[in-house]
Amino acid sequence: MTQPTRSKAEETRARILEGALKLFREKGFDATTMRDIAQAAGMSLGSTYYHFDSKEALVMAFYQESQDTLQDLIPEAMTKHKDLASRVRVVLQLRFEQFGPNRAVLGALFRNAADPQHSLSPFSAHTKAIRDRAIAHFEEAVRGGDVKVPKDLQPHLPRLLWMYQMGLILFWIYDRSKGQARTLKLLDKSLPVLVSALKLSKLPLMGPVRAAAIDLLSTVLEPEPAR
Amino acid sequence: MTQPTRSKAEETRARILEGALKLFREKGFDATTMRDIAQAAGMSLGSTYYHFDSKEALVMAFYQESQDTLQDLIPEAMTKHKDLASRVRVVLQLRFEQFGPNRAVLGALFRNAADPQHSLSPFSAHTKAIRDRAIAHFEEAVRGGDVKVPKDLQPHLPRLLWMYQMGLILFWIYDRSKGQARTLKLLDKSLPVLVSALKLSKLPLMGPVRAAAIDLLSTVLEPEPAR
DNA sequence: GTCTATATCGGGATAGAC
DNA sequence: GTCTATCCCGATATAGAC
Repeated sequence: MTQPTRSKAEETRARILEGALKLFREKGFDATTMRDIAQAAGMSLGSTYYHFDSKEALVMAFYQESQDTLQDLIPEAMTKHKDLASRVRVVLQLRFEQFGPNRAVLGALFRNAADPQHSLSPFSAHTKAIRDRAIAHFEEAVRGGDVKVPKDLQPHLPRLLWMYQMGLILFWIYDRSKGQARTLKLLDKSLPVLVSALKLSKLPLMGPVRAAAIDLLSTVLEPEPAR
Repeated sequence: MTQPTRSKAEETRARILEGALKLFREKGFDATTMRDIAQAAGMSLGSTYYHFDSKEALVMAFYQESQDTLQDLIPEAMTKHKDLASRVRVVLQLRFEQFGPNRAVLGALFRNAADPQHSLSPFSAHTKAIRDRAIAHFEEAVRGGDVKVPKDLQPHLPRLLWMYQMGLILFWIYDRSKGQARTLKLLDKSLPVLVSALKLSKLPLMGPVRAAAIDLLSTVLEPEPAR
């Protein structure tokens, strides 16, 4: 609307991405070739590469777009929930609804999770912007929640919840049960435990235990050295 | 020695694998081509593929071989340790010593961890035999240890420890700190916590907590449906 | 700036002759 | 078991139409 010159390209870009995701869902990530994608979008291979530098750039675009959509949905959803467990649950639920039909695509994203060099890794420097926004959702969930978080734990909690989400997503990608029912079960059982532990951690006697837990956490969450 | 006919092929196989691992260590997994590997082994590309169906089959062979070696080392190491923490630590330590120089190779193994279709995943049906033997090490560590494990927890504990090991390995693959010092730190901090929790779980009041934990565990460890 | 057509290359994998 | 030749595909590059 604002910039018709850009709009044209963005439309093409969207058409390619849409078709590519459809193919990924139908045939899987590996089995879908860039030539397939070009054909589905009704254009040449070269043009496709003009819009997306690589096959993986398509996955990145999906990841990006997902984050944008979620960004818009979260604030309203948050107004409807007060208690911490529900708030965290909403974030997770929206995420899973969105990723739902695209398990194969997510598989491609996580395929490189173990390789921090790889730009497509959800932990890489390249995906940092997206990751930070995702972590921010949990920050908001905690901030507006009804559970008072101990000061020493506060700075770590959003990242911890994000890691928890990543663990669930990994489990979900694996989960071959019908409709990924096991993941739902895991969520239902683990989230209350997490929140309970959080509430218990405030008890006066829990100081040393919490210190040990935080010590462990900060080893795990310690920022990586700059690349 | 025993079967000269088999020995010849196995020798070639070993030569290819050895050269490949050397190249992986030097150049990384992705940067090493099958043509490089063939050349290093002094043979044609096609012949190399006769011995290894794919590049990833080389990783699988390494994984297999590693497990074989460990199998031989564990029993003796176990005789030297009584307390549970030490016994588990020894298993982990031997594993890391073995994987040590081959971080890049292990990265390739875990790269497909998220894809359950993929035979190379350490969780796949294809790697089950190896996985089961690895789990058995922890079973032995627990059995001969000085901590009495509650009956309801007993069947789950070896798998839990194996998962713990997998988590550590994943962390280690990522770990860019010098000499992977952070992983060592994480091991030092998390293992005592794990063992303490185990000891505490026996206290009479801990019944319900333990039940919840086991409920959660069995969701995670539940065997996948047959493929 | 957007797109097509086409050539080329590197690398994983396979076929078939020997 | 080994080789040569070949295929497929991701990726790059380029020349040119509009």
